[in-house]
Amino acid sequence: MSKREDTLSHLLDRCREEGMRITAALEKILSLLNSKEGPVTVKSLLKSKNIEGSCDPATIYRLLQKLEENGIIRKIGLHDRSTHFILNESGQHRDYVVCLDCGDVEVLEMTCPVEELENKVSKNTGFQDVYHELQFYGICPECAKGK
Amino acid sequence: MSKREDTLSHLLDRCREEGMRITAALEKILSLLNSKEGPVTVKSLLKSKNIEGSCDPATIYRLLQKLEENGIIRKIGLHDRSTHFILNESGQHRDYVVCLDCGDVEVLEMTCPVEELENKVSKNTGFQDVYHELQFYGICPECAKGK
DNA sequence: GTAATTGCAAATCATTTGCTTCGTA
DNA sequence: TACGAAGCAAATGATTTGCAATTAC
Repeated sequence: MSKREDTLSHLLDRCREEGMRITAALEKILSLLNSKEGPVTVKSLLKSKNIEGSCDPATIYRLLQKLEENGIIRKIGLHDRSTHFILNESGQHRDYVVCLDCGDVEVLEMTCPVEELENKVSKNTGFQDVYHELQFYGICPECAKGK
Repeated sequence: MSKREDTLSHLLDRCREEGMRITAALEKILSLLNSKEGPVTVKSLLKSKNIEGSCDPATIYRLLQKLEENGIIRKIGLHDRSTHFILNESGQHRDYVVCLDCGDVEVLEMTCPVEELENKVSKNTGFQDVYHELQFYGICPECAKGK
């Protein structure tokens, strides 16, 4: 069994534990999120080959909402018309660079310097269950070239 | 002249430099952004006393777009239905904590540890004009209490 | 005076909801 | 079989756009 398949079945287990039923639409969403390293937009989910035509958008939105409530995926706030989601794997925090021109998202291979600040923020503000999101924005080499 | 008025007239100067005409709607938007420490949602702009009734939403959206293109304001990606904007004052970088329950946004009083990473990211990825956005999310004390 | 900006109405796009039918547990 | 999930259609909300009237420079 490949690493990916393994993760997928583990994700399905987590859904089961949360009382969700395992349906075709759910498997498709998780499989797609699992196949990408970076965040995925709702739009690209809806347009993806496995989903478009076979699942209703309302179904996808409902599933994403439920997955988020159950802590299996996380919404992340990139500047785009369409919301982005990513698997919420503990200890797998990643940061991104986003091209303000074409919207391209790259995953950064670096140690995140902010993790240790979460406790500090929590202590200073009284907020609970604090996590963070860090994004870099700029113009990607392709777009810069095109100018 | 107060600090705030001073900043406002400076903002209007920047707009003039960018070739924008100084209209009532523009002044209202900048004045409101200037009066807040944290980010402002489009919704709250539209609902604000000075604007609602006297300016058309389309006008506000168009101005915000133009202000962003001209680098006078920045869009920031908090998780909410409505987009957030903030004045783009150089050297005035701020980070935030957002309550996932009520949406309350607090400005953090701390030195941001990420600024120095921007150059590194730029070097590693080839992206240009890199800046960053850092947000913390959690449950604010009020909401935690309400549970 | 003239080109940019506004207001209004209509169009678009993302997301949500109601309700009936379907399929997993 | 029963209850959660899916599909479909209609509602909502945010944002965009076309165009004629207005206004800053």
